[in-house]
Amino acid sequence: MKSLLLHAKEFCYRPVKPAIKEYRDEVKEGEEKCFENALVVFVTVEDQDSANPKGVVSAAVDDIVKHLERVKASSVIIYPYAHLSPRLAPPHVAVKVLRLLEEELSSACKVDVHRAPFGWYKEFKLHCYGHPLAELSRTYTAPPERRSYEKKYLVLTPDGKVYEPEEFLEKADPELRILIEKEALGKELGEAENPVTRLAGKFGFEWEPYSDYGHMRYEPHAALMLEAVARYSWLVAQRLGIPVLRVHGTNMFDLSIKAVREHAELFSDRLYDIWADKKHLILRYAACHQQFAILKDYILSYRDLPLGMFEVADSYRFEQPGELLLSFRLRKFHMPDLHILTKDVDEAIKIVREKVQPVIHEEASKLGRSYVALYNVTSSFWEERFNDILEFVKRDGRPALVSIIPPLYYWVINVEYHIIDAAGRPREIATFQIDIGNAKRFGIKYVDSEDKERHPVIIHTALIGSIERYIYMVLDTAVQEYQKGRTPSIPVWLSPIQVRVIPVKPHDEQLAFAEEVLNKLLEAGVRADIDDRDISLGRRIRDAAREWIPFIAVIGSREVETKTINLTVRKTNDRLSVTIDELLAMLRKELKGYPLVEQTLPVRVSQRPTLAYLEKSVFSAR
RNA sequence: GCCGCCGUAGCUCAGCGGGCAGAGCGCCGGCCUUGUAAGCCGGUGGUCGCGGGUUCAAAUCCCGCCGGCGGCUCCA
Repeated sequence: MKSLLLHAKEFCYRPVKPAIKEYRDEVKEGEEKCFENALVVFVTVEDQDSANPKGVVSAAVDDIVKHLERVKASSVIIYPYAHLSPRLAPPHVAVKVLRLLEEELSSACKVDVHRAPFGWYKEFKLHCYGHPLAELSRTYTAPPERRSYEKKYLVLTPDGKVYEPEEFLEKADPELRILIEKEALGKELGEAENPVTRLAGKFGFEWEPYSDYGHMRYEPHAALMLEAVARYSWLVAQRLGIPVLRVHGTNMFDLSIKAVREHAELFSDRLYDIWADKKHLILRYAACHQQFAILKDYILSYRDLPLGMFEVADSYRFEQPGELLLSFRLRKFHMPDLHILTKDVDEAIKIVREKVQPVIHEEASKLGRSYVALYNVTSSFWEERFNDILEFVKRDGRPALVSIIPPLYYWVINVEYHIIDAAGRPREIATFQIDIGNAKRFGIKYVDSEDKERHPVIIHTALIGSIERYIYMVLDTAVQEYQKGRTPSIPVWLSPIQVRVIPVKPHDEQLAFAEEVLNKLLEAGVRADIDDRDISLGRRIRDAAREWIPFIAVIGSREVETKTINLTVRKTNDRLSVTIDELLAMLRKELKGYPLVEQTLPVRVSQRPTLAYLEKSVFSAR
């Protein structure tokens, strides 16, 4: 809120004609009002004030009252004045704030408080005193309002028993114990290095220092992984066995749209917003806005449900700088967001149980991981749907932590699936929610079998988590392999380079055969490259190993002779002699069900510059 | 955002009870012509995060800022 405080010997104004239709104060047109020895407060309500109107008004009242005592004016005039800021609050907020200011100021000071009407063109006459305090300008701000509410934690076991968290602690498996201690008991976890972000750096996941906090850049190895996971997330969505439409949206939405604004208010201070052309735009925090905006235009029958909509959405959340974590908590990230429209809560529960939950768990187990669940449920859902919640927990196959909260948001249940990472921290990866509010808010409808219009219940889910978090889980898995004394690796389908071909002598006939092998791999869609640099074999082997390449194919005179490949397999540390067809068969087996993604680097290693990120040592302290 | 720790070459780091800015890797040049985790020799490379202060003299001590890491708050 911006204001100009003028101490006037005399002040008169007259409403000339209406300026806006809505939210206008009712006054008699042309009626002049005059005041003597008045403090005239010109006020501009700014957009940011809507986050905490009470706080801003209270700051303003405190200051105005103090100032009144000093200048000893006999009345105060609150005068709406839209010209002190380029970032105006929308009229409905401005009116609300101005009225609140009038009300609070009246009860806080002894003199008369008058408010000039909002929404009118007015003329005014002002005779300002010349003393030092007669003219002041002020900016009033307040931090956004925090919603605080009581959370009640419980543990629910698959056999239907309910425990207090403390009570269950001894019975809990180590992973659940960590989740309970952190989430429910607020235990501090102490200092721990995070080896995962270090490993991420080695693959070219880095902060971009030329951008805002929490924005990453993805160098060639990382860019490949990001793309591969994005493509994979779509394959996973299609595996649900229900119809899913894939869309591509925009990342900015106009806050003056009511549905957008209402949805945004739930998100409060984590909104990432920008101003352009006098429009206040928010950056989407998931694909919700876009998909709902599309779905509201669809004509849907109950026969069309369940229906999914999917996008890998660039998403933005204004996280506090101190809580950012590379490839995990970001201001910009990529969300493979799936929304499933269902007829009602019963159908939503059925779909989650039969389709969503199995896929979420299956995807974690493909990486050798398992989730420990945190169920956030509203109190009424807990009471009315206990058996359905229990059925979910049964399907998770292990006890879950449950948090019961008031119905503040659009969902009735919001399940977070956490891994426990190498540093012993719970990290949310996958999630699903059942949403009963947004269909109505965005005007999404379907016609039921009795020809009645109804709002669908929407399942929100990130089956594999955000792209970056899925990668975090992959890298964390590698770190944990290393901690167990095994050779750390990442899945072949996700390896930026899958096969490195190394001719012992990178000239003569070895190179020709090596290139033949390379081309056969490339034709099969394998990401293969060739280290044709004129340096020692040992050095090239070392470089390939340092890049964590799963298959290293050495080709020397012996191999040229026998038409074979001398293959080193990272994961098992095996050295094998195989034919090209045998190698292709091995790769086909590994890559089945995963996307083939084109490589992000030149095929010849000699044509690549030195990539500094590859030089990073990962497990230095051991 | 709050508290604590840390910012030295492209990377990993040493130097920091003040006195000419260092090593290894990388990179460049030359030699070697290669069989499974660094072939040999030489060279190159710095606004010691930024700004201010103390001092004859600051990478080193002090203050402020910026950035990173860890913890906390937060996580619809």
